[in-house]
Amino acid sequence: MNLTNTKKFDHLPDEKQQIIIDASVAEFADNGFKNASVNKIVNNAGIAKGSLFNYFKSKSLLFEYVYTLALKEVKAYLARVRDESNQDEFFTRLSKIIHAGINFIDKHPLLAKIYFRLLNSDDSPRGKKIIKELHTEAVDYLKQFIMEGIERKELSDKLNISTTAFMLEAILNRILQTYYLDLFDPESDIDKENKEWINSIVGVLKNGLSGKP
Amino acid sequence: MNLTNTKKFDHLPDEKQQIIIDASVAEFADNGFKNASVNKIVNNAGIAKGSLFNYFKSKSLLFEYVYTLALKEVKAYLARVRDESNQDEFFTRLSKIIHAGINFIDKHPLLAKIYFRLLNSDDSPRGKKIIKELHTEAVDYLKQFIMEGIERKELSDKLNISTTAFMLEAILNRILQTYYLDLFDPESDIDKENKEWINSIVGVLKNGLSGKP
DNA sequence: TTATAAAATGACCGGGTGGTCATTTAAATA
DNA sequence: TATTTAAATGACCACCCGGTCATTTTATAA
Repeated sequence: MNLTNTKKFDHLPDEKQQIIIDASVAEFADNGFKNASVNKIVNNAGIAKGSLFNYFKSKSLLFEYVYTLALKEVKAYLARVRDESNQDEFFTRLSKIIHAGINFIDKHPLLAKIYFRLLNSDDSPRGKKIIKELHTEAVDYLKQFIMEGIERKELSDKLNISTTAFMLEAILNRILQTYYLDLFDPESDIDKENKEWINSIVGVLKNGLSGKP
Repeated sequence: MNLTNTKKFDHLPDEKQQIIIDASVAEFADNGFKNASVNKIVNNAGIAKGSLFNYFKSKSLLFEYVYTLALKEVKAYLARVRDESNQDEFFTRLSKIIHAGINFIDKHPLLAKIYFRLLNSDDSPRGKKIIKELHTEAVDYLKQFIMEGIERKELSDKLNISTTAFMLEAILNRILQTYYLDLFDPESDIDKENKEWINSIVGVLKNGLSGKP
């Protein structure tokens, strides 16, 4: 018994699937889960409400579907970036990962919107669980990254890996959130190539606040 | 012409005011702005709906009132902590500020809920504006703090103050959010005195990732 | 072409929403 | 106490919600 059975939806023509997904993403991005309107989704997708509830048994399951799809995309993208920058030095690599995140937001602003909404809103099914999942995934991703840095002696071997991953995650997340907020703020025109800003952050991370070296 | 005129409400007996505020805080904390129910607020406060709309012209203005009140409380508390620890060395002081934040969440869990909801949910009046305001306030608070550290030669004078404040804000915020999530997670029993954890973070901040000193 | 099965449809349902206002109750004034 | 003023009330409004299902349209099989 699979509650998230989407056999019906999977057999739809790809084009129609995409229209429905796009309408759902847009609506969830704009309004979160509870305030998203199924009526608006079906209107924008140009299908009948009955059809949508034939494909997905409930609004919750539709959200799960869209959310899972989006998460898969993000993870694949970030894993690729990490692997492709395999040869670079740690802090160069870190910088590349940050820029990759910014790049993803540029390409998928609506997915970013859903993500940041999810992060603290708690209005979606399994809300808190999802938040913890995301946090854990990101930290695990960074832990591996940090361990590689230590092995190559580019990072101090006295670092507490968990602590460091936690900090990196916090900062990365904040950078992306700031970029995201500016992106949707009509008053602000952002510097798409603000390498200076990011380099500055990476620099402080490298040498610490006391600046002994 | 003051749209947020609350003369009527202000002239209520303090006790009644508090009952209404408490009911509003609880409802907004549990459901965010849009999904909060005015009906539930008046039921829990034991007053008629007409009365509430007599005190506050709309749900939005009620929210503004509650939000402003809460923000004032947080700011006063944090300013007090910063000033009281005036004599301490920078990283001791930083640690104290973090613990003060945790302490505030313990004492005012519902206000914390509203705050973290606000932070990324965008479902409240002036949502995006409020988020930016909060971020700016926090960064300004930390900038002053960092500048004092530099003046006393406890921090490197080569630090970019904006960058450093940005990073500190990100980490502080993440620490508090993690604590907050654990607090409302029945499965997790948190270590209320996890000084080790916080000291570890402060240590990494102090010396940086490359660990040269 | 006709019979059968599958997919699409949208009117309809019970329920909740923020907000209003005529009416009742209480307080203040004379 | 009688009269005026202000505060409290809750039934009511128009609207929107997620979800259902009898009916119609389309695709498939005979």
